[in-house]
Amino acid sequence: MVNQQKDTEQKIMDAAKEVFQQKGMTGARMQEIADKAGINKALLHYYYRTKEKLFEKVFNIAFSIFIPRMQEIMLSEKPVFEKIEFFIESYMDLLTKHPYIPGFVINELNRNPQILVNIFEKNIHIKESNLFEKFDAQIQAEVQKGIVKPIDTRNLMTNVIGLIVFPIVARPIIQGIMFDNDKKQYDAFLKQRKDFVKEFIINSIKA
Amino acid sequence: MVNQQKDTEQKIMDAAKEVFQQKGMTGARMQEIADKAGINKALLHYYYRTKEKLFEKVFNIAFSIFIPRMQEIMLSEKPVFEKIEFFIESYMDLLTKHPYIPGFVINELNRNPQILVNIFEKNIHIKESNLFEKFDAQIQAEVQKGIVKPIDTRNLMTNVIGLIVFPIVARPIIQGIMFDNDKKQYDAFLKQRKDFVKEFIINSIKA
DNA sequence: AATTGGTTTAACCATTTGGTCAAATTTAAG
DNA sequence: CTTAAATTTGACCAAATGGTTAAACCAATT
Repeated sequence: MVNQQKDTEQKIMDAAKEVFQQKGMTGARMQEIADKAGINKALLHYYYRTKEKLFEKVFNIAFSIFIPRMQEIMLSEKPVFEKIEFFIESYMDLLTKHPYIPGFVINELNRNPQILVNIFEKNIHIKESNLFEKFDAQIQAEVQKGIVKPIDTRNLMTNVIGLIVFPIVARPIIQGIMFDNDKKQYDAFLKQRKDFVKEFIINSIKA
Repeated sequence: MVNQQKDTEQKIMDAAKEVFQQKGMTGARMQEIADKAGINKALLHYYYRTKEKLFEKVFNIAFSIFIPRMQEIMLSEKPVFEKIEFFIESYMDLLTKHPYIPGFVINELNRNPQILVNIFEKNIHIKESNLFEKFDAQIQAEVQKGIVKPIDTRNLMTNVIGLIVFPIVARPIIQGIMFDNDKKQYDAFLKQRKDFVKEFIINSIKA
């Protein structure tokens, strides 16, 4: 059955995602992935020859999840404030659905910064479109028009992304220290934070 | 010689720090730590019986580096704005000296959130002094006095810490995407960012 | 029914890895 | 100098781990 193949491959990917994102490349075990996918370990190597290759695929998919939305928002014709608000809203939702990915990406990128280069080589369009420079141009234009305070775009973007991502990757610490390790309370905190961050950012840059 | 012991133990700790912080608990190899310390692998186990125990010690030390300064600043008698500015200044400096620690801590805490509980058990004073509630009280007092905008302390602290830590833990990504992987440029960015973050935060909360 | 091609498995292998042990060496004390 | 205790080492071990292989299985084609 040609469908069985697709199915097995998908089961492997699902299992690999789970294990890799939770334990990292070095902590993951091929046997555990095989078990979780309900197959034999040899079958894993039949589909993805090495652990490295399997990991690379999982990493690429994880990383890719965050790219298209960014492009869509950044390249749209909205004014800066709207873009930022939409960006925050959109990515905080996305992270709620994929909370393990940022930590996973950050961690593995620290282990091996070279991966980024590989990704760029395989997805040239990401760098090609040069999102950053276009957004920077728009901001400086609105600064000229007196809508936005003079600001360095790199600092601003670091702030926006940081405020979104940090509470997710540092969840165990923040939840443990500031929320008595109460999961529900922290979920509520994250939900409530969406509007807070929007206001926080907009307030700080509006002229 | 009683001093040789101290020396060996220190050499082990230095080596262990380096390897664990760069490769994580699962990625680290006892052999590599021994090599880096210039000793036999068996000697490693003589001083720290298991990998787990050695790791725990390294983790505790790493985590502890960030606690005393926080207590000192938070419990001082300064007004909120000064505390925040001093906090940012102080921790950005500290992170420049120990850039690997935050990623290390975040990563290992995701792998095993239980570690935090153990640390609290061994360093009860951290929780006991209840920094958070005292700082919260001070802020609400200054809100009453009309110095600070009404604000949720947890959100504020998450922002402050996030803006400080994020550019460090996500360095490979940000540097790669926004700075053409130019190390010197990114170091300059971090240096310049200190005042930027201070202004950014203060601006957003002053009444 | 026989053949063919992809899929799946059980058994196996080589290497790595955390950990142990008995012997050797060094250090401090009597 | 002798002795006893602490320190250090080389050799070794059992388990875990990524990976391989040959055979079995299964669906579709002739």
